[in-house]
Amino acid sequence: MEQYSDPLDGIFQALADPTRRAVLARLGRGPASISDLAAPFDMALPSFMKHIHALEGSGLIRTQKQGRVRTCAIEESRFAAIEAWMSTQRALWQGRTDRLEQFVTSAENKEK
Amino acid sequence: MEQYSDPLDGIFQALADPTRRAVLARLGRGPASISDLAAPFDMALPSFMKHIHALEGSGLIRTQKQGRVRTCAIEESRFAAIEAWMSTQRALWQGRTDRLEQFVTSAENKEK
DNA sequence: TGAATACTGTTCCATAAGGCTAAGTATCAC
DNA sequence: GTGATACTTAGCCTTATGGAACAGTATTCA
Repeated sequence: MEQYSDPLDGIFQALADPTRRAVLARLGRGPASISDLAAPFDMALPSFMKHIHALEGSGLIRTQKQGRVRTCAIEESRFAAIEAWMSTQRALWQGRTDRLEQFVTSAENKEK
Repeated sequence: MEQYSDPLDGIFQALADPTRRAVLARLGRGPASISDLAAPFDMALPSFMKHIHALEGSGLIRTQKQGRVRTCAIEESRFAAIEAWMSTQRALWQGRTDRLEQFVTSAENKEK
């Protein structure tokens, strides 16, 4: 269903919905079944399932069915992609600050 | 235009688009005008402006117009909201790991 | 076996997102 | 003051998203 050229598209898209972030928060405390996860939400099950699919499609959770129960668990490793993007971004600011600092420093040297 | 109950909705929504992430990467190296930012993209200006508005609406960038030129700059502080969410999420896993560890430890103690 | 449980599949609907073109406004350079 | 530049506004189109209802399948329990 989902087809993202960059995995980050799907990851951030999945995180953009409060229902899905709430599910992740719940799963952070340990695995749970679909029904358990759905219980707090005033939403029909098929609608809720779409959120589960969005989360699974982005790789933020993985699910597994045993009997009639599907159990969901968080995929912690997927969050590394977010961290990676964040540090790339920070590196840019940092590099910019460094260059600025370098400029200021070399300017000060010329002053002498 | 945007109306999100939780700021994270808008932030993650903004990050979910590759064009917008590219703009942020560009702005990480320093402020730029709309035209400069738009240049690399094969897209009509009004379309590109929507991305700028999405970024500004989420608070990830701020813009300012002088004369006929609007200059955009990254709002680094906004990224703290993402960091905060990430650490909350990590804290959940961590707490769970701790509890698990505690359980294992106390189980080992009973073994003795 | 029959009923209840736990999803799953399908279809529909309203709104939002992301693209376009065309026309408008405000500066700036001459 | 005229023309070019740099957005802006408005409206249109197509697809995606987030919700619903309803019917179906597969397990489990009694």
